Amino acid sequence: MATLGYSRGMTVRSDSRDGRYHHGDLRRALIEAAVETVATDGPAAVTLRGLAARAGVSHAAPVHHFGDKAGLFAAIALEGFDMMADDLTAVWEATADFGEVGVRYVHFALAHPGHFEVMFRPDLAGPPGSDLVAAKERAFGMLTGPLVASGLEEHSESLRTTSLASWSIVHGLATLMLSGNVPVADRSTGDTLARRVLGLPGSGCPPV
Amino acid sequence: MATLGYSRGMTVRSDSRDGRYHHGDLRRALIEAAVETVATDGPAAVTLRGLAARAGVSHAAPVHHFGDKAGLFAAIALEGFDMMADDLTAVWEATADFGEVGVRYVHFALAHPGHFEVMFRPDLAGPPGSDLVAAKERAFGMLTGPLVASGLEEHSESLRTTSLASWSIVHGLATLMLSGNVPVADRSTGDTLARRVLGLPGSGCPPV
DNA sequence: TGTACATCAGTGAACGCGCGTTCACTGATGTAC
DNA sequence: TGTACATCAGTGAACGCGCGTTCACTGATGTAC
Repeated sequence: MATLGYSRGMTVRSDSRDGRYHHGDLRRALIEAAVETVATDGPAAVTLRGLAARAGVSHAAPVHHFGDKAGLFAAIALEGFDMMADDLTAVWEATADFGEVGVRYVHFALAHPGHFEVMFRPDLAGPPGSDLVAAKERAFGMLTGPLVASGLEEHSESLRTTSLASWSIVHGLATLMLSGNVPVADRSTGDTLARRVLGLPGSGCPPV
Repeated sequence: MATLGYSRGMTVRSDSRDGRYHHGDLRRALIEAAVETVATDGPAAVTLRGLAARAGVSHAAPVHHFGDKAGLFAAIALEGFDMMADDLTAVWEATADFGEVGVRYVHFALAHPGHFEVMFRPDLAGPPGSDLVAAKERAFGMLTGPLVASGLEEHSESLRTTSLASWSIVHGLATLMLSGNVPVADRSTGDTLARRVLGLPGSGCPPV
């Protein structure tokens, strides 16, 4: 369901605009600049003027694409949840292993730190639109659906609890890594650590 | 070890200054205003001028106590880690139950959301001082020490993994609650949910 | 194939605002004698 | 008990800065005929 076409390869040309009046894909360039800024310096460091400068465009140009700053963050959150939903779904369909879905959750956070931060800072964007709500449900559904498939009764207390526990542990681990509280050298280190923390494979206890 | 005397009751007088030249306890008033602002509107909403106005004091006064904005956040982080260390230690000493330490971690986050956010946003304060490092170690030690006491070998791989898993699940749960992604009506609801998620009492699996 | 025109994307000057920080200052407090 | 003086806490005016947003505009693109 990659209807958004958010892949990075989509950017048509480089940052240098060669004096051309039209940018080519300014919207994409602005989102990517914003996501990088969030990842390195946090959301507070994002300014429309700064992004415009990075894209080599006048400082009023971003308004044309996002209306305002909140609109930009809303676009990033939507893109992020869509990417995450795609990722988790693909892993589940390929492995049918709930633990691997958790590992991918952590992996996604490390691979897309800018998106991840914006996704879980609803204060940055305005009130969520129906498309964002749908993308969120699709992503979070991957933290419940597999548990139902593995035998937990739908709408049951134990399903809610198990699902929340799973979400907590992967979200907590991702957050602690991203905030620098748990050092992680590279992404494969992150995967390994996640696998270990989730008890994969074969610890005394089933994966969460 | 309440050497800091951070309890709220310490504030000497109300916010109204009655035209007096000296505030009485401006430092405390500023920290409390900041912590409340972080809790309701996030750290980006904290301005020295705003805090000064809330304390009924000229806008240049805060500089006198904290040097700059980063100094204010550093003070809040230190106070937060000290409070948390005290809390977790007290629970462990009273119950000798590691699960209860986890429940208290979540409880602390909900009870002191402003402190909690600043504590885990090292970018807000400057480079950490030795006092902050010590307070952090004291707090995080409570997520490891009890595991050693319960038989896990010190410096072992399984201690590291178990400790990180415990930290992840409570930190993740706290974060999801604070960000509004997991709704929690009041604090006792939070405690109950934490207890359930941690498998207390008696689930099939031991508390993480 | 050419022309007219509507639409779209980006420009650049201007605005008002709130911010952190500085500075010389003054009022209040406490201590030494 | 009183006086001199050092220290501390807060003042208020001023600064320069970067920000989001607005506005009338212009260049580029694409479509209808």
